[in-house]
Amino acid sequence: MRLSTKGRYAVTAMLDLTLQGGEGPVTLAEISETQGISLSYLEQLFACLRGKQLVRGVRGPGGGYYLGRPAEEISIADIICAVDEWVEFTRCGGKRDCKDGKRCLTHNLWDELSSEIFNFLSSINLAELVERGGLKEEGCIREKENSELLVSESGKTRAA
Amino acid sequence: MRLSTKGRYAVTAMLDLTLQGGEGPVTLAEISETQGISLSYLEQLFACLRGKQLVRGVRGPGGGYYLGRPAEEISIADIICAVDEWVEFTRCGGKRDCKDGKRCLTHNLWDELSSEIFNFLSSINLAELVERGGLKEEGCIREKENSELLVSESGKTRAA
DNA sequence: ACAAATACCGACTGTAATACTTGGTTATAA
DNA sequence: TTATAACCAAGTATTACAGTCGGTATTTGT
Repeated sequence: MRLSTKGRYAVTAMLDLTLQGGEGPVTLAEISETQGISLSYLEQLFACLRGKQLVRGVRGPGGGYYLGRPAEEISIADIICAVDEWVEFTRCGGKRDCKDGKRCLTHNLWDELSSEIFNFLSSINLAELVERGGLKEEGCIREKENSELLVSESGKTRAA
Repeated sequence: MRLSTKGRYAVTAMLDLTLQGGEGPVTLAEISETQGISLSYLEQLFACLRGKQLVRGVRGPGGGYYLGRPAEEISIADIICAVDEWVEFTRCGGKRDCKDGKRCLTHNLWDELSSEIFNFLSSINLAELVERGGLKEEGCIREKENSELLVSESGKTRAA
């Protein structure tokens, strides 16, 4: 198991997607701006997430991303595993019969701990996490800007 | 919270120390050999652990390391925090009153998750982990080589 | 007094991952 | 047919990881 800032970025982005979702797709540009994560980096992360069916992309204007399945069915472990690939680090190859019993001992212990962490993260899903925050109805959800493509004066895109 | 191979090394080493401890100090050279971690790297990790009072070093021949306090009082979180320093990554500085309510939302959610992971790891101590492995009495504990300094033919040190 | 063992310490290094950039190509809605 | 957005591949700067090297400080046994 591995839990780095990369996984954190992914979880944060998925959390944002969960909050903003429901009324049409969410663009990476929005997430990028809100969460302060570079757009291209988000694209890379979402390529991983899409590979694991955790998100579904819609191309073209008005496009963006949806969650790949209901928020209740996406665990934190799912997200982290998708981007922060699992590092199997035992030197004895994970098999029980390595000569040196002492070496395997701590390996087994670590593996047990690792499993516990994994199970824990598997037990938390996006919906729960959002629910627990209890901030869903306080205007924290971004206003959908009028989806008409007349964002000529918003300044975020090149002048049209 | 961060959970990388560095933290894993530290936990593994502390686990080893817990198992071998009780009858005198354990040298880093032993841990290095048993766990396959470079000696100098262990020294760096133990410098961190010592700074947080998790271990106590004894110099000179026959020296080594003891746990800084009973194994029951050392949690996995203690160990990981000592070596894998806590990355505070919120862009709003952790304060609740940042202008943009939306940004803080996911940050708070993440912080909550982070706290949960921390609490979880805090709830597991070294003694429990060793107990759970159930391997304490299976010859997994290293034999203490005769502490006499006559290791002339062991070949591990430069010929004396 | 001396030599060896061990912790302790700081600086350096190769490798890999992270986080980001650049410059595209598709697909789709207006 | 044009702008929007996902999609894609390659490159880059920074950092963390893991380890090396060469030393100093203490303590023990002879």
